[in-house]
Amino acid sequence: MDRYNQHGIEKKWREIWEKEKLYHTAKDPKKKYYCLDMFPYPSGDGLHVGHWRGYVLSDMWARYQKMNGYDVLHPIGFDAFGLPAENAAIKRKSHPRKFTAQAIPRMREQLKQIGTMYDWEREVVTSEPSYYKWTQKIFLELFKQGLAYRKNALVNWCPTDQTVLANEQVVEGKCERCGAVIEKQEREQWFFKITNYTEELLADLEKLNWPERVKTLQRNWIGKSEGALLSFAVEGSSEKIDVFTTRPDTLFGCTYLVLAPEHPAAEKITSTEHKKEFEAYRKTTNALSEVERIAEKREKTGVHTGAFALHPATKEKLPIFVADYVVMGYGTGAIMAVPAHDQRDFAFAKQYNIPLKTTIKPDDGRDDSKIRALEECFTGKGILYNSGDFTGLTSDQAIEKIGKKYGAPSIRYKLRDWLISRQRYWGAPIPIVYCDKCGIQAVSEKDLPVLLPEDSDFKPTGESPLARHPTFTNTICPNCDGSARRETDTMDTFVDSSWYFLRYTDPHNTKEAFSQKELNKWLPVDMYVGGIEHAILHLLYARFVTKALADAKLVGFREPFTRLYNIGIVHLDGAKMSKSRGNVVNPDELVAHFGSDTLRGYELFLGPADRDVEWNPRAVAGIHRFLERVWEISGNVRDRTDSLERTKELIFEITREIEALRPNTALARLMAISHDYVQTPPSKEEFAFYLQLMAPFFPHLAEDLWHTLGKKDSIFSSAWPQGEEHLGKRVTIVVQVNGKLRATVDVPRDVAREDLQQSARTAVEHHIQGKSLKKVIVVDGRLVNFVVQ
RNA sequence: GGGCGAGUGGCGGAACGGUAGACGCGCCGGCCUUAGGAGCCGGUGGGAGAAAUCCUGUAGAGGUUCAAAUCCUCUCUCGCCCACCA
Repeated sequence: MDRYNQHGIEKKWREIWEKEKLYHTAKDPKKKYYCLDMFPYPSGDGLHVGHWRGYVLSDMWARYQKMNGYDVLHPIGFDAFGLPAENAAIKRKSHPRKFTAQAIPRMREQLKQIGTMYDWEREVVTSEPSYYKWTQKIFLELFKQGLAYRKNALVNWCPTDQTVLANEQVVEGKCERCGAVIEKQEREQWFFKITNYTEELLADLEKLNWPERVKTLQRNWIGKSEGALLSFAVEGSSEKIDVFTTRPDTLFGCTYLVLAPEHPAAEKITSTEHKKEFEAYRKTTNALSEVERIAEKREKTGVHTGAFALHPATKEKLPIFVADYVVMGYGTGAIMAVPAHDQRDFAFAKQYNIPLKTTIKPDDGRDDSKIRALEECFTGKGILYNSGDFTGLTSDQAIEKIGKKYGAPSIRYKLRDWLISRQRYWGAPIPIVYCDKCGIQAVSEKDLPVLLPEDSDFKPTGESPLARHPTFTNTICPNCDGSARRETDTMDTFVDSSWYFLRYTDPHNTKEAFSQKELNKWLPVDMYVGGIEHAILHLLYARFVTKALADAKLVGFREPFTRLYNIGIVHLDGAKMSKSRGNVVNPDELVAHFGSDTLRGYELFLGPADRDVEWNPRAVAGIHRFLERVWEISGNVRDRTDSLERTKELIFEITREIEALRPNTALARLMAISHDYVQTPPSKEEFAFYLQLMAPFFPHLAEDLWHTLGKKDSIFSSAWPQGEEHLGKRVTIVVQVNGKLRATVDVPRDVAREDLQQSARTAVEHHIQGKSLKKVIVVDGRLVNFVVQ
């Protein structure tokens, strides 16, 4: 037999599969399965072995589902708009479209190299007018529903990328992408009203088969807190100050109030003699970057406004301060400060010598004298004292009662509306026209797409590049036919990716974004595979858009992704593999050396698929040796079948491991039995089963050997075999004495208990001798444990 | 400060509460080869022993159980996420 010529085999089968349209998606699925990958953005550097991991896992899964009789939709596309392409184009003095047109074919080849069963006829590219026409349509749909709106807002400005960013794209006050310190700017921007769906986005997480970790991240991001809104009158003023608190039980410990510097009431209540100081403080705060403002261990600063609030219960005069440790973006931008029971307030009070008042005792008997001694504060719940009518209540009782008596129950969320305007070129133009007479007007659907001009200067300057393009900007009002200006911002690329999975069902539709008919055949997505980095942004936005489209009666479901799987990150030298770090391993070279099947196998063998792993360049050879061995075995198969026992058991185990998404252990079993096959060559029948088990992992090799067995159809058209557990007629029983392993005995599986106990006892007699037998534990098919004294 | 994970050989990692270390890498020994290797065979947690076998071992300390890497309590270490969020 010839040597294993993996390259020849792989090339041959890819051509045949393509020619015979093996992966062509069924027109009318009887049993549908939608297996989705998070689509990549076209990159000049192509894929590295870290990218491979997710694609290989989903492909293994898709092939397994296909063999289980499902009609599988397994599509791919490119998230082609956005900063990566634009920045790459600037760097190469090219144009984003040109850059994209070069990068996509190369990545397509790389993806094909993996040997995936994608249906390439359904490929979508978000930067194509035939795609973004519908992104614009979806924008208009949200606009029609009042879910897209324009407002003047303090926004996150990235000075390097020269664009506004969504809150979600700002990490520790820095740009998620380039790391530049974010500035706050006041700008008129487009937002999507994701906050209309806050409660539903939170509640529906319960229904999803997603990793708990991702659900928790989304819950935290939505950030629901329940508390009370308490109102404080300002002495000698008609102003009222509302504060939000989750701990109304500490109301009687409140000794001052704090407003955020940007709070609208701050200016009004500040007394004349404090005006100067206040203005100066506000100016300094404004000048601080977000990073500086939230820097750890920064001393608390603030100024007195000269005004006083009245305690709603005791009518005590409480000084009102302005301090930047209170932020305008959360709650009401004002707090009741309780220095005895809140760390931040405590730090501030210490700094400015404000007295504290303890009102809660820990109910665990701890001494709270320290609190009084100004050494620390008590932030837990306990028993109230010094709290008027509420003295003696527990915190939990008081939270409800005080909240009701002096205010109203209130729920606050951290989730903000989604800012979608970008002052960049490479994105879908926002289909809006401004008319002096008619105001904000939606572009008529017949005029979609609003084409992105190809000849625009796209260098970022802070203003939208499209604003410098007169033939784009000047247009006609769809309402009055008078002259008007186009919106010149483009949409955040997360808008493109918030609906792409719908387009795959009907990618060539020129009449609609997707037809209900095609959509209903496939959605929702049964399995979505991708990295944890999209746990918040992409997944939350896609869920929101789905819900908005459901309310527009355009889709018939409210959650897009029934099941989510997070592929672990591949590290090299302890750090996440990335081109910018320079620690990438190029799959092309490995494929050239070992073939795709070897690399596929190794990607899945690295470790548990959902855990981060360190790439070990040398270990790839182990998989290659294994495939060589399987090739050798195929030359030695016997005609006669003695018994299918070991094979049936193997089928059972591999099926179980695949179902549990444990490809690493499935592969370990496949390898282990290959050693048996070297000793005892398998029969044709056995080996055919074995190849079916190999097929989801090693499609090329499995298909090739399948045909050398004389099979006519593709192995992927064959039905996944049925396994059985516990077929072996003999079984190894563990014999313990006092829980310690002392021997093993080999007995028939259906051995009588007395006989088993007898042979077990014989095996460990010398450990029992001279001791009294207290008890015998027998676990069928597993062990016998003699308890002696 | 809060939340969520995770600690098992030289390394990646296996183990429905029931033979700890499957499988792979590496290493050691041998084989094939003119030679080389990313080829083949065997061995490989630590300790004692010629061997049978015994002792010991899953971050640490307790506990539950006939039996604990696995369940419970505390401690330590590492990782990730969130965070002046009231």
